[in-house]
Amino acid sequence: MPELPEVETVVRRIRPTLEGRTVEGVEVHDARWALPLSPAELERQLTGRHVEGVSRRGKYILVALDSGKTLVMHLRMTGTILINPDEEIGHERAEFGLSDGTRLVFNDPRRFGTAELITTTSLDDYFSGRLGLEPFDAGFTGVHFFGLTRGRKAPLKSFLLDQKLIAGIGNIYADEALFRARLHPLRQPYGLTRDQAESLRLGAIDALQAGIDAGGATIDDFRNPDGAWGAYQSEFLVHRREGKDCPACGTSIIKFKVGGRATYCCEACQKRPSRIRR
DNA sequence: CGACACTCCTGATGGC
DNA sequence: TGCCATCAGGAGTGTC
Repeated sequence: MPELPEVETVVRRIRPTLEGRTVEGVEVHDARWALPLSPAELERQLTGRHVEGVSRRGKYILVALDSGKTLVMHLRMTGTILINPDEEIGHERAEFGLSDGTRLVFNDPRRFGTAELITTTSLDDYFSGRLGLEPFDAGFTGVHFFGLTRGRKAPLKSFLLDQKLIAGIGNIYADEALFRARLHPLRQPYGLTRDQAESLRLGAIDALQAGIDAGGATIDDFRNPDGAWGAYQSEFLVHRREGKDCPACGTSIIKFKVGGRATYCCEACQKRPSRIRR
């Protein structure tokens, strides 16, 4: 599941491949991928364009073009971007041919991935309603994060997953951040002390950084653009480790659902709240 | 505005 | 062995 570390891994790899090159040919195989544009219209707007920069906001991949527009792509659940894949993978939604002969493929079995063309100067508007600060932003301070928790009663797990509040955390890193902070996923944000909020802020930053350092996590589909797996899944402390020993205390890790999402924690280290206030 | 259910989609998995 | 139900979940939308 691509989250911030996985998307960062993709961006770091495709940046030197794309920046400074020209898109010579584009084929959109899946009309859904290009919506609201038709495949032909998206192909027309990309073909011949020079790539000025590749970056990331939250889990979105941004490819800035010399036309004044930016291709904004999202991998959602199962999307991958592959550079010169050795073989056909079977779920190619779009492919790009670059001026140096490189072939870039957007592969996505479940077809949740998207691409949009946004006017570069209006990107801030585009994201302002969708994304909060991300944990690596300079403004993501203890004061800022504690402020986010005030008045919020949805479970901490759901709070961390809300991209409008914090950009980049998904199901894996939410579980990992909560364990690092020793906070139960069902705790409510408004009930955290300043110290607890700070532990959670640092836990999120540390978990995301560890994910980036490991080249992301591969659970089902994620590959880096060279087709290699990430390594972070082997470093998970609690996520997807139901029945296994807590790395801190040895208690068996449990699994349950929070807001419809599979959630893993150690209830010895992460004390379940005794009461939930509405 | 916050909280939450629902929707999109398809491959993997488990039970019988 | 085959079939069917269930699960996986990021983000947008709709409802109360």
